[in-house]
Amino acid sequence: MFGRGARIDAVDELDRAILRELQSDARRTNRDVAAAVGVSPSTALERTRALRRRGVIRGALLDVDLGAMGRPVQALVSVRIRPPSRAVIEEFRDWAQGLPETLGVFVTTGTADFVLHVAVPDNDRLYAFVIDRLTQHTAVADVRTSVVFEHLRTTRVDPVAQD
Amino acid sequence: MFGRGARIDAVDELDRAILRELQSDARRTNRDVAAAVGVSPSTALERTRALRRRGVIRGALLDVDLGAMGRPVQALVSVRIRPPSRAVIEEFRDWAQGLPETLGVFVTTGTADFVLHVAVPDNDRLYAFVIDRLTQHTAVADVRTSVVFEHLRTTRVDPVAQD
DNA sequence: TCTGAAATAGGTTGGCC
DNA sequence: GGCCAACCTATTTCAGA
Repeated sequence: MFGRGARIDAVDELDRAILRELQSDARRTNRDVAAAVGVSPSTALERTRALRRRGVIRGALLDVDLGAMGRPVQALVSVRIRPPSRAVIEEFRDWAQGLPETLGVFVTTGTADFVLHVAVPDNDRLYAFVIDRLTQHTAVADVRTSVVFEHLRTTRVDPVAQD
Repeated sequence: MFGRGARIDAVDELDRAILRELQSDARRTNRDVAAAVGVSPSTALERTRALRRRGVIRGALLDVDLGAMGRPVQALVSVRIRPPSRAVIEEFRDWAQGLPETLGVFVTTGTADFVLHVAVPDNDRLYAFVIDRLTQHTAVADVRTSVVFEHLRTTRVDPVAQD
């Protein structure tokens, strides 16, 4: 192992095919996946479990309709932190991640240290989130808010050959 | 129906509990969910199906490790489009959504018309994506790239009471 | 590795409270 | 609307190629 040009546990064609099927619907039954990729159920099961063991598959996330959940308004909130030291960054990251409005936290380079993806019931709540909640945190130096009209997610991440 | 203060198909306490369980792992078996929320399997099944029918649950997404998929470098790419007319916006949105590097597309207000969330094998590929691929599109007027050091996603979206 | 059949566990339905 | 119990289908295991 560790031979030149080959990573440990490379994802082969069968693995790729299984990942394609499961990405289209993470609840596909093992039988379905096996039939779709053309192997026996036990083979598909063993491959899927190996992908899980190796950490390629981390789990299955529920895709919910944010409108139906009472949070139709989404925004990307860019936040500048001061000072941007590790301790402050990590503390803010965990705090932001725990807010009920937060869908995701990006820790970034560039003009913003963080980009928060949030979903709220209406514009009033968005404004309140930014001017009440965020500015309440002492490390927040600057905030810029962009309303998200539409958010499309890709359900197909192709593995790149790791030679 | 359509009575004052109540939306059609309001999400009740049992629905909320089921959504909480499934958001922790979208592959939880119906039996597990039923036991966790304290109802019989047939009740849990009927509720879950109703949530699906009503569009509250849209599906289950596979959570993959982008590093293991050979795409350890993530970025948020802000794009300004000209002219920002409906036709151009929608054409660019669909084009960007179809690129293999793209994880998600945000259509936004503010200084950028789009924010693209992308994952690539390395910094060279990120640079190539921005200066070769994106600028190839005639509607792209301006691009700003932020590298994403870390991306945390929330796995718990609480429904907000829709009174 | 992959297969196929046998054992186990889960999803599903209908009658009932 | 929710529960129970029987039915049926899928997952999982294991011996063998």
